[in-house]
Amino acid sequence: MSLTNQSIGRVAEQFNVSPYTLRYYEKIGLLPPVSKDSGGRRVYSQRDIERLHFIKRAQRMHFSLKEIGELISLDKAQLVEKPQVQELVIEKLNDIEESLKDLKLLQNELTAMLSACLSSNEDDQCPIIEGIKETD
Amino acid sequence: MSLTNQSIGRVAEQFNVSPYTLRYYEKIGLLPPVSKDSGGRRVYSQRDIERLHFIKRAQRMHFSLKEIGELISLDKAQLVEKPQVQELVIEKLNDIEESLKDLKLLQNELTAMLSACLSSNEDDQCPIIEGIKETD
DNA sequence: TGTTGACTTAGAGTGTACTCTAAGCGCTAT
DNA sequence: ATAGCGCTTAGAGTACACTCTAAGTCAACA
Repeated sequence: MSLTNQSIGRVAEQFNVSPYTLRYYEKIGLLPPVSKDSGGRRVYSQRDIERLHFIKRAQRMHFSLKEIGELISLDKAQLVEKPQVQELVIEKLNDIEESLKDLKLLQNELTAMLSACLSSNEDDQCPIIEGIKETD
Repeated sequence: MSLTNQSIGRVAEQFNVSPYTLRYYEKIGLLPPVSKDSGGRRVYSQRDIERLHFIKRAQRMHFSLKEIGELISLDKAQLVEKPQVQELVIEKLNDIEESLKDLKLLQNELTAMLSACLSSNEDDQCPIIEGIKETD
């Protein structure tokens, strides 16, 4: 169970980022200004922690920090903005589709080159380099 | 058939990059110093063009400019360095494998969220944002 | 002949996402 | 008490891959 009111160091550890990164997210407005204790130190609320979860999950989904910011403000605007969220996701799905096609092709090519290289005579030229030279 | 001895502008056009980029590749040593005509302008030889093809193909294979530089020097060293080339390619294949797994998962998640959003009532909260909030 | 337009250079600027530095403060452990 | 650690700030630095600026040269075309 996650404790609330944690220091920047603890939160950083929990999310596997550096305190620098947390301050940076705040600086660019991805996190709202985090409240401070009497000594001026950041104290992360449960809400802040949830926001961070959101950021990190969206980041794993290949959204840029800028896009994540957009998602957050669309979330705040709620109901009205569903079409915009959908658009963002559709774009992302198209990117993903393209990347998948791309990577699969590439995987085949590189695998072929690698096995050619592994089974080549010791004193032949490297079929991988030659492969990159010739691949269209 | 590709003409030899082309100006920077023509070459840039042919490779869909800017002249800036070509000078940049030269500056960082990815292209050897390109020869100049009497007026001091770059004239790209067939060798330069081939090198550029190599760079662009390797780039499409997700090699960074730094890695491409390594591949080129391994190519120059030829026979001896095959294992290093293989290592680079194996690393790249691992990266690709991971990206593929990642992207497929992501594709499923986003697709599910999107159809939930499309079939949701107009006045419900956006299931996509909610989905990102809750997805582990 | 004059004016485009493509080229030259060195060096600065861009965007993304951090990452670090310097100077300083305040709690805790020895 | 004093050393050390984690925190604070503003602002600078990093890596990648370009991208542009300013000031100037040169060849071709009207």
